[in-house]
Amino acid sequence: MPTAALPVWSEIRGDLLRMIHTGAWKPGDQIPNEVELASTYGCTRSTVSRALRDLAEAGFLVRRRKSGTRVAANPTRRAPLEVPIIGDAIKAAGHAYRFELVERKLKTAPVNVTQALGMPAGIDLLHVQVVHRGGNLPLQFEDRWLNPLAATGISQADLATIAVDRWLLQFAPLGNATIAIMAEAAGEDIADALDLRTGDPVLVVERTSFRLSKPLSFLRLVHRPGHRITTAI
Amino acid sequence: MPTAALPVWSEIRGDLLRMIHTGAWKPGDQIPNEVELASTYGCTRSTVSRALRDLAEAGFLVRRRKSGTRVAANPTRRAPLEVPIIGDAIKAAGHAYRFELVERKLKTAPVNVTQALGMPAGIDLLHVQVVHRGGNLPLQFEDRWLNPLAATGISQADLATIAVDRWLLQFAPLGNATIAIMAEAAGEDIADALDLRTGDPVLVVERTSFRLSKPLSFLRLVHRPGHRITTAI
DNA sequence: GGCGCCATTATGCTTAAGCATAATATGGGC
DNA sequence: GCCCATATTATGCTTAAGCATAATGGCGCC
Repeated sequence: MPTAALPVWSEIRGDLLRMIHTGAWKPGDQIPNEVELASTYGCTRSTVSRALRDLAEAGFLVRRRKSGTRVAANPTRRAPLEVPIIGDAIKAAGHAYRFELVERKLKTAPVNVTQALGMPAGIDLLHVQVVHRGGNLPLQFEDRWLNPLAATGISQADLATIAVDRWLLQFAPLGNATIAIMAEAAGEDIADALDLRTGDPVLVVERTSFRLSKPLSFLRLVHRPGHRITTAI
Repeated sequence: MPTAALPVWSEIRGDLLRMIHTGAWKPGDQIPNEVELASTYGCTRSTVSRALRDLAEAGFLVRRRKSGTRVAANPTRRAPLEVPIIGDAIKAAGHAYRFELVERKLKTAPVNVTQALGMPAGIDLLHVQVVHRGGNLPLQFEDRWLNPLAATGISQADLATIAVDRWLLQFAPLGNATIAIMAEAAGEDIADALDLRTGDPVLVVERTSFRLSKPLSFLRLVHRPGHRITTAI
């Protein structure tokens, strides 16, 4: 059986990618322009363009008007880093999911939080802490500061019933966000919440998110040792 | 001054995205089809289609032939995770870059490595260890197992002069790879190499890469405490 | 020689039109 | 009522053609 008939642009993309991988075209090299490629592949410029655009978006090519298309000098590959709903992820891994609301209180936010969100120091934000469990083992500690003005309706939400992240997804789909991943030693509070020893290495994901250009939430997700964030490129 | 004139498809994309962010269109909702949207925006179907395709690729929309386009039920956002050349990253951060080749030797690879690469146990691979320094501080410990058959020419390369990652980029641009990020406690060897205390939390990135469908390299990058991997969505 | 303007060039965007394909809806036969 | 063939429908792909725009390179003016 022949392989399934892929669209032409996709075939071309594969072909061009092969030129890069085999080293026929090296990083920095200029490649033929759209018109030439169109004639070699016997299709229109649009179709070639689609393939080139795709490869450029994937980081393999760099395109500039007038000067043409070249193989990326330092192909900074971009791996898709998923931002899942924690409950779904735990269930997908085959564990029973349960979460405990530890805190839910309007409090003066610490400076690092207001700074990250670009808000005035000393402002009151909704502080939410949740422990997410998979099969009774505490897997993730969620520590979140929410701007009630951007997440309208959060005051009425019953966060002991619906997980905050799911609520946010439903009622305030997130816009922009910056993400940082780091390793830290568990402090006493984290060790307590995740049932660890102080000093154990934990993987921390910090996310500062905005919605409709307004600061929405500052979030720290602390994962128990052994947790891996995985992706593929 | 009016805002810079964006292309029509991009304006439409922004407009549709606003519908999602403001909650006018909720997760799961069906949105108007291409022809309707084209008539409301006063442009052709192709242009609308471009905007919709973009939003679908970004994970906001789900499109299916015949049944139409709907807002993604669980918008698993994808953040671009960059895979930089370490030397460039250190220089970009404003530090003097220096690296030391610690080991470079053909050795029997451990089981976890051969397994990850899908190679027979007990095979010999090129083991390379490098310490990357920024302003004299050891920032990253690189521990790599290379398949000489996929990285032809590596035996001749002077890895004390050119960093392995840069060499690979030049002579064997990487194809597919899987990536895992985790937190670990520094063992004695790591503590030694990075000038830390045993047990200090380190951020580890593991990358298994293939080239032209052949196993290429298994890599562990160990970062000193305080290192953050950042991205934005 | 140096500077600024203009022509050139490759990519980028848009329209128009048609065929292809996947998936659903429908209707006829049993 | 159920099942299968067929019609319908929305997305997906491709062509063809033209204008728009960003950069570059060269020409001419000073």
